[in-house]
Amino acid sequence: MRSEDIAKLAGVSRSTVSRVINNYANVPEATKAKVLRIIEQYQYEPNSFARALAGKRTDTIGLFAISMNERENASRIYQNSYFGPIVDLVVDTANSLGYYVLIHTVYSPGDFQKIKQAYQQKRIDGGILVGTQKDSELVREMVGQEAPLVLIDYDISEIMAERLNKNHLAVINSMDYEGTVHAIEYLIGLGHRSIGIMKGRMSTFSGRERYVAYEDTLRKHGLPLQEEFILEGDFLKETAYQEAERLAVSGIWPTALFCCNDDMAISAMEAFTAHDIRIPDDLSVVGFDDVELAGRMNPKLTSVKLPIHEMATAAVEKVIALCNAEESAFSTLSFPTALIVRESCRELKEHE
Amino acid sequence: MRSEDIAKLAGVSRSTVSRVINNYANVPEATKAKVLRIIEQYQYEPNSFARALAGKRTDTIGLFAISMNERENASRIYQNSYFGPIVDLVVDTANSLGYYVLIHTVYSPGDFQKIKQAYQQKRIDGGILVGTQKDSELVREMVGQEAPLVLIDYDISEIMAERLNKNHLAVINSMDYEGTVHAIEYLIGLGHRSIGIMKGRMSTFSGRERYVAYEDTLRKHGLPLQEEFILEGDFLKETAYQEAERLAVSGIWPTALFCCNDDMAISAMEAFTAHDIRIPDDLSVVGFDDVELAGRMNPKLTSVKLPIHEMATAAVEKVIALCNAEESAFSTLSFPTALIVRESCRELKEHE
DNA sequence: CTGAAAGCGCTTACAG
DNA sequence: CTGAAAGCGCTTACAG
Repeated sequence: MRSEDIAKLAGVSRSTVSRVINNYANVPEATKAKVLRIIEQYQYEPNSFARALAGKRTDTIGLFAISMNERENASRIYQNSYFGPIVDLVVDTANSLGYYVLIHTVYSPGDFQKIKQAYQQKRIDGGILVGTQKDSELVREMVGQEAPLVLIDYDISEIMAERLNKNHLAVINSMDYEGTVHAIEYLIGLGHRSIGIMKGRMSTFSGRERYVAYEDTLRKHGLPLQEEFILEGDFLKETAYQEAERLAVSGIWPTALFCCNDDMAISAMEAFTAHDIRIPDDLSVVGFDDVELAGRMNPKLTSVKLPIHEMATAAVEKVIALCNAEESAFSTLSFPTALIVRESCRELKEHE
Repeated sequence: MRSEDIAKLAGVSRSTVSRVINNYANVPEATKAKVLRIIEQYQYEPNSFARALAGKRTDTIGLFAISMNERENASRIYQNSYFGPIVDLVVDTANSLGYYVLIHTVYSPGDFQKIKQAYQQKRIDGGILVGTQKDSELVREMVGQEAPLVLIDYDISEIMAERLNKNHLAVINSMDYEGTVHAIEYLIGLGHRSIGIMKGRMSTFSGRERYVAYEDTLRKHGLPLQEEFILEGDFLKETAYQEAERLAVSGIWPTALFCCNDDMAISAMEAFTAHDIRIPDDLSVVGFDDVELAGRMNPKLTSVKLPIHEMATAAVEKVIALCNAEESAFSTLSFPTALIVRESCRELKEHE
């Protein structure tokens, strides 16, 4: 069934059929109704490729999850508590707005090609980029393509430094700096003076923000930065486990440990527990993200909640707005975090 | 940059360019190399829509997650521990095989349209259907379309009953019956005689299988089916919580409860704990699926592991084989489950 | 208000 | 081995 067939059946031309499908103004109600009836009756659907080829939208957005460091694992984004929800949320939001979503994960530099191809082959109207390793070069290239693009978790200053037209670009962030300050000051308020950190991946905007906020806050409160309590977790479960174990074995540790994401916090707690370091009695732990597991484990993890729902929703709305040229200015949105206090931190007594 | 441009640059015709892109046999190496060099140099990518329109593959598969009962929630598949991993695994597998994946969730009968459209508009080469409510009518309709289709968790006998050509169809299941028998017999082996069940959604193949296996096994071992210990959890967390709470309040409960998925098992445990019923001291619990949380909670949940990784991978491989017409017979694959014993069940003493 | 025609960028018989 | 041409199914100026 092609538009030609519908045209014949309705006694009009293909042009008219196309006009009613695309809801043009200058079609009389009667003609419109007639055509619509036939379309309905035969359950006709215009071929999306032909439409796209003739210059129409594809009604699909791309979602690209970049996870360069986790190549080895068989199931990869799957292993990460951060991507799963983002993917699901983006799909749900886009679908409910009438868009399909085309997904591709990238684990190696070569996979980047797939992103470019999706744009060049015109498979999508616009795209969303999440994940680590969104290096400037890639972004510059994408921005150069003039296709709608939304970046989640990206350093705005890096973009501002580029001399490009970025009217089809938007950036969505969470207020990680503030969230981290909040968490550290909460620990300080509980009486902690010796606070360590399990760092995230520093190639990431959020990884850097969280670390800098940690340093700033300690400094602001006149607390020392202790090299030996700065662990390199890289946002990864396994790495965090090893780092925590190393600390446990060393025999000395801080009274509190701020972890730059929950995956690492949870792994660290497992490592500590395995070495008979009790949480929160012997060590207080705070995480970041507030994944589902945080509220279900034992002890329940105190964590900074990432506004992941808002971020994913906003990302979808932004690309769509950009695709429809409803918006044409570079925009940036940052959503607030919230400290969710649970059971993994304890108050230090005066003399401790 | 179009194939025409490449042709000019290479000093050949569009036909030849097309032939080298599609790797036709009858192009001399020299010509091929020349064309390839230009393509490489200009980073040319053929327009995917034009190709598809001219009869080529789209190189994308559809993934449709059906979740009709969970309409209300803001973030829906997201809430379900089953879909997330499937989505991620399918995307990962398909991507690594060079396919894009187009995702759409369906929450209402109207959303079904989207699935049909994706096929009719030729957006995908083939598709995978997961989730509940895969009613015969839908399947009949899809099978009628002659497009490659893989069904995950579906009753084969229902398909066999249809008088359709199903050479573009495949079904992927897990051996839930055996898995359930295994779990129930494990409980019986621990000395349990009073075993309840938290049922899944009965509109689902796996929901029915697990329930039937439960009944059969009790019967086989001469144990009574106690109406009051048969709970309707519907595979949903909230429903399961309420049902468990109802049981707790009633004052009498079985010595063991088999839950048809982990989401329900975990919620039930929370409800019991809230009512001072200790797991496993006062009540043993077994789940199904073996989601990540199962091994991380306290006490750790004993559960039947769903071969979700194998299922997702097989589903992708099947659709692709079907798309490439490498396979043309109706096929069905069923993967084994495994009982993962942890801490949520205890042995009953002789006199209990 | 509406139809005939050109065009979107490919692929693939058809000739040669 | 390779080019000219038709065709895939739409949309959209262009005329009228």
